[in-house]
Amino acid sequence: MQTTLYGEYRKLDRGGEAQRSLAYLRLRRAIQNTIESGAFPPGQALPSERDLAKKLALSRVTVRKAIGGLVEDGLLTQRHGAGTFVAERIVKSFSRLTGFTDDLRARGLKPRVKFLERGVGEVTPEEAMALNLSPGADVIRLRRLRFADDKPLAVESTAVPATVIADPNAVKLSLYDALEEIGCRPTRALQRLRAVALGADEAKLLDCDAGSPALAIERRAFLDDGRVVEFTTSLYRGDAYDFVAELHGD
Amino acid sequence: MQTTLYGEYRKLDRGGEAQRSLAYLRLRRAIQNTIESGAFPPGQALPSERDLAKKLALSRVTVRKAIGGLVEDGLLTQRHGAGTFVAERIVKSFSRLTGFTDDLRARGLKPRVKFLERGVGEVTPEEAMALNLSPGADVIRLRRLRFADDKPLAVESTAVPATVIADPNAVKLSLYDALEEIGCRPTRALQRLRAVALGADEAKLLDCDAGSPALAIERRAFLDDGRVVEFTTSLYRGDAYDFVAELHGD
DNA sequence: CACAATCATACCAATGAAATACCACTTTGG
DNA sequence: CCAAAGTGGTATTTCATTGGTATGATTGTG
Repeated sequence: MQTTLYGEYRKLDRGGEAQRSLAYLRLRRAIQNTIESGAFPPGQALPSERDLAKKLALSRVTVRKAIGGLVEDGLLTQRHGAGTFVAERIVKSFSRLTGFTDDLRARGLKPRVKFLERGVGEVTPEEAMALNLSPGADVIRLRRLRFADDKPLAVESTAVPATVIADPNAVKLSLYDALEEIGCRPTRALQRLRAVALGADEAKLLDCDAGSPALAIERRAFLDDGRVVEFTTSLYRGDAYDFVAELHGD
Repeated sequence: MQTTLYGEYRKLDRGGEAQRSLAYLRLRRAIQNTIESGAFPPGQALPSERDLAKKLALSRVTVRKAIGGLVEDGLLTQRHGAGTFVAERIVKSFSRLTGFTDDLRARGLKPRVKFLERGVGEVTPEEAMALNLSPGADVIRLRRLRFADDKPLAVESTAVPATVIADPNAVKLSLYDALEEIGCRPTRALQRLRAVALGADEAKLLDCDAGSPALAIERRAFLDDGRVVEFTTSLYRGDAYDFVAELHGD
């Protein structure tokens, strides 16, 4: 038996004395239970606020209060004029080479970036190894916090050889746009992906708890001639991001 | 199982008020399902936008919106004046499709497996969706604990249609060996990766703490004709397994 | 009474979708 | 070779429905 939203609400409705609780909290739990039971798959549209209010004999304000909490929690997404939807995880192709910005734009999300650091410096030994540079060479460094629709999704630390891009301020939103402008869009990349626990600092940046799972990705991007143009390490919130990869045999 | 586009759309269509969803999203999903089922081979032309609109009683704008999304995702290609086509697989991925056993052997580690469960049962709704089976069909289920050099690395839950392998005991160590013996080695697979926190049970199996990060991987493996032969969900210890992929642009 | 939750209502802004028309390109057939 | 037919590309208008927001009345409770 599939759980229905209305049934779930009525279940929470009765039991008045022992478990008295505010209407919008009851409704909120009802919606959450229904989603978690799988009756509303991700991407599914909820009934409209007006419908819900009418069917449950509540005012629209109350319904909105219930929905609002779940939107805050990231369980629901609302689109003005369209409706309320069960949130979908963001899916990124692991085998196609796209920058973060292009990727989000393609999904109709609003990418935003906040620069935590932007400067020039000497390569660290690790960067020298990854970028194939001699010790002492210069790189530009970007440390960026990535948002989708104003929710933090990832922290990225990027190093680009100063011989490729000399001015760190040339990178506005998308590194790949900046690279394309100077004819250096990479055509190949190696990625390494693993699961890690977030440290306290990173957790704070990403607005979740320390220790929560995240995807750690290291990427080296190459030009046709084999030069490395980018070395990036990223941390993606585990609860918001999926990667898909298509594999081929033989 | 072959699916038709119109059938697929109507399947998503019914369910009326309980399962409301926007028309262009329904159509989009329908087209995607149809392509992934293998009914439309790469290079195949779709019906024209006007035909689709007429047959499905939608406006052409709506049809275009559905198609547009899939073109953005690279699943379809449109040629002005010619038509809409299922995209050829341009990207030759270097990611090789290998089972866990082959993978570890290649790394010079000693694979070992312990069966936690091995049996036959009816498909769950989730499996039915993933394997493209009808509800009520049988699958064989394997739940395996994977070791490398006697250290636990992953738990894997696998479902294979009983029409492909009827006897669960036919699988000794490697599922892919067993599939190869009967000439059903998959040639393509889709994987989904994300980071999750381990539950108490899984943590115990993998000999680490509850809540520690892990890679959750869902894999659907396909034959040439589009049939799904395997649906596996795995949990890899985050501190012990890396995933490496080579990406290609353009 | 004071206060907060809730209801009722009205209006605004954004989106989905339909209907329609016209353009530009490709394919096809005479 | 050329014209007709069919294809995607684009734009416009119209309408219903949806979420976004503000305001004031009503209810229940301490």
